[in-house]
Amino acid sequence: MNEDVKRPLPRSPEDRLLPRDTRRSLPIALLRAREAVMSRFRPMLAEHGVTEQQWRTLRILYESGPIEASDLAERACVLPPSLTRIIKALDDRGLLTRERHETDGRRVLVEITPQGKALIAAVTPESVAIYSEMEARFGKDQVEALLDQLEKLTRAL
Amino acid sequence: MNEDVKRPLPRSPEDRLLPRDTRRSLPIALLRAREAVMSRFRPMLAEHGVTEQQWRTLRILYESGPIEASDLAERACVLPPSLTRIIKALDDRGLLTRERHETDGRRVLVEITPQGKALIAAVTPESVAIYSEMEARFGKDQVEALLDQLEKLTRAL
DNA sequence: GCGATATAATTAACTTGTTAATGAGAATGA
DNA sequence: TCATTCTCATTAACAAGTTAATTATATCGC
Repeated sequence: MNEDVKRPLPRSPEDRLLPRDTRRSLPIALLRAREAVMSRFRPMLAEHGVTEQQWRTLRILYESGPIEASDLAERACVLPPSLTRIIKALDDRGLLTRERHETDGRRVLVEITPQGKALIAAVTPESVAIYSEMEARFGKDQVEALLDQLEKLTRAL
Repeated sequence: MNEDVKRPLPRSPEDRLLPRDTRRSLPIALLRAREAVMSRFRPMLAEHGVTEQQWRTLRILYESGPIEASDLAERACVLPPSLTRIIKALDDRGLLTRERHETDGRRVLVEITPQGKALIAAVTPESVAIYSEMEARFGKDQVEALLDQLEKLTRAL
């Protein structure tokens, strides 16, 4: 009867019947933060004719050297079907090469071309500028701390 | 000549010509973390026949009451074209209602239906369980701290 | 009131995300 | 050897992300 008096917090974590407040939801918070960050980069990338995912793919390719498609997908955070399409699009533009593995016919080896490197060289200064401006706003140490926390979370799950 | 000795870090932030290491990139780290989190929720949502975005939309609708489409898009982190499609899909399933604003014919008012609330009631226990398990793995206080940092970053940009 | 401008939602066109199914090649075991 | 099984990439089908254009309605200025 006076149950309410004894439990002034009707939505404690253990007996909640309602969903978590969307303002304190990890998936939504991560989405918002990502959108806040990417909205700075997207217009610039668009001017260079690459999507966000294509840019990720090229960067991984650039820093890894020749790499198998499955590894590339993993590192670029792109699903295999998407990567197939992205590779095709970038190959058509001459930004990468795609060839079969010598001994294992199932695998595909991908490598960035000089044109691909040139695109990276063209985009990088603007990208670095945007990143620096973000670090200035949010605090460089804050960014580093956040990166550490995100990495920890990713590994914990 | 001995410039190298005085600057042992060839890629300091100020004079970098190469892109940031993708392992320390905020956009990619946010993406990875989000994927790590969502991979836990997606299969469960799929069993209930809703996508991640539809679930976000319904939750906002549930906690906001009748709301204009533009506000809904903002709060659910969904772009207007996507929201149009989502509203149509959920309307077809009777999970929400969609009607024109009384005085402003441009606006659209959306409201959750009892069936929509029933779906929320059905999904919520599983959702809460998954969230709790994540908090247990990562640490509840760590989650809270991360949420705070993400919110700060979002507002700072 | 009327034309110009602004805003909300939608549509269009394309890329990507997502899951399931398919195809092709490799590895395994009888 | 050959059938089974497994793995990697691709295709298929549909939902959603993204930008630009379009439509419909409001608002503003004259």
